[in-house]
Amino acid sequence: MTVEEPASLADQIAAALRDGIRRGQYLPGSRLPSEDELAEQYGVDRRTVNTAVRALRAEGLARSERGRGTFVAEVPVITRHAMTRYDREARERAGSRGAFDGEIRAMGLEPHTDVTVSTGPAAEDVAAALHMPPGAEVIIRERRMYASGVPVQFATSYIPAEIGAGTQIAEVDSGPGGIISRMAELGYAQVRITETVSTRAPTAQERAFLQLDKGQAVSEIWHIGWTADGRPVELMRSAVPAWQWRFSYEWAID
Amino acid sequence: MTVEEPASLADQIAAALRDGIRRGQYLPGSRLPSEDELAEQYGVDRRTVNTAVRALRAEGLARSERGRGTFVAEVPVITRHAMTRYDREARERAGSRGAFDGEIRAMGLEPHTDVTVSTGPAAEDVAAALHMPPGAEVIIRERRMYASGVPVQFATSYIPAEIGAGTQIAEVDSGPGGIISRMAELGYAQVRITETVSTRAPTAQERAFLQLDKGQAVSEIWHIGWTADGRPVELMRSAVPAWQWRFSYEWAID
DNA sequence: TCTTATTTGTTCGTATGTATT
DNA sequence: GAATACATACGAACAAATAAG
Repeated sequence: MTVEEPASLADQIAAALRDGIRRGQYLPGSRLPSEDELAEQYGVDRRTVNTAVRALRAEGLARSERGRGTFVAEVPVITRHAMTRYDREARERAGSRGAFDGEIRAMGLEPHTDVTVSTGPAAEDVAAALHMPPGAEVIIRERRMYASGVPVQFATSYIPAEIGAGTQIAEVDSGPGGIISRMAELGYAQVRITETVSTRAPTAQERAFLQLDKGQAVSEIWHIGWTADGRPVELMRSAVPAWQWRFSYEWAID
Repeated sequence: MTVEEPASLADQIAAALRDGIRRGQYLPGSRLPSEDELAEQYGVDRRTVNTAVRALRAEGLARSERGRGTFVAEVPVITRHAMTRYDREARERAGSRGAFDGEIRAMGLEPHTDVTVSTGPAAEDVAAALHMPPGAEVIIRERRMYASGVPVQFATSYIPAEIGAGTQIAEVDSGPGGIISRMAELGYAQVRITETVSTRAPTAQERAFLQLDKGQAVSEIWHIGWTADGRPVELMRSAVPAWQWRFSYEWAID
């Protein structure tokens, strides 16, 4: 006995557009009819159509460009396999520069990563995660990742400077196996990983890089690597468009 | 040299309100000034304030009730520890009816769960996840979970009827340790878990139960339990308000 | 119970700005 | 420069839910 919700006009139009996308009437990458056209087609004000389109954008189904039109989203959902990322085998596999590259290539897309490295004092939350005093020096590795030119992930890693300073960890190319292998060579082998996934509104920086529409959320991963003696030696904080990613975990019980 | 983004009026007001909430000017559970009052205070149209408030709601920071006003959100972020949920010890711990209860109580809130059990044919995606033919009979356990009266999770578990029919698995009270323990007793011990976390727009049913505002996203968990011989014997599909939950994982490497 | 005031939800008409073609 | 197309804002109005008398 569900009460038939009298959906607003904007909601009805949003549902119709969603349906058109799902049914293939509007193909990925193609342009939707202009808001004026849709307004006339449905017999409503253009503002009402604009509200409907905004809902689609917040869901990651479409993106709008001023002066050009509104387009059906193209980039498919990316699955991140948390556990297999940290096999040494996967990390060092020839031809793949890391787990991200492999995952993107498996989808038939072309991965690309820009890396910048700097050193600076740790913010409060970063210092706390690394069991360091606030303001302690850390190496900061920022990675901007793309799939076939589309920005899909913004990740920042923090490593205590006392561990990585002067090593390849502080260079843009961290070598085969990445910083995890370098840290292991330095006597800071990671044996345990903790990750938390949460969803929030993006920062201005994230919105700009990920080209997020107003109302689109990001998923944030806090990834911490621990040594055998229980010391956190690496924090990776990553933000991705929430609608675009799926996080996969796997483990044994009992 | 970031260009100073000329934020819209609605964005500026949203930012001011966010700041007021963060700074404690507007306390959790308290009412914000009415849209008319805010409109006058900021010298804008009420529709502009309405747009700003809508953004806060989509972020889970506030909720509005027609005729009453807009209130600052109260329920804090709930952390779900995936691995510890499936220790036998945690499952059977006295006084706690399951991992959810423990997590909610740890936050000083009162957990409550409504369970309904039925049997029916498996939908296509459910059947595929359980390696069954579409339409095969499954036991369907729906759980509606609350924290101090607030709905926070909607979970549906599917178990092949050939495994659970006629056992405590098909009853509302599945006994100590829950259905995982019952399945183990029946020779279907789960030894491996896979989970995926994704974010999407809620279904109408989820929106109604979780009291989600328009624009609010849900996080969806697909949880599958596997036996030693590689058979998927349980699918749990769960939806939660995306802003309200944090998912925690932990594992060893190398 | 009925009425009235309050408060949010939605829409239209109108207008202006900005980016693209 | 003109046409197209999306972004935002104000004014006005009515609907719907709530609260107070």
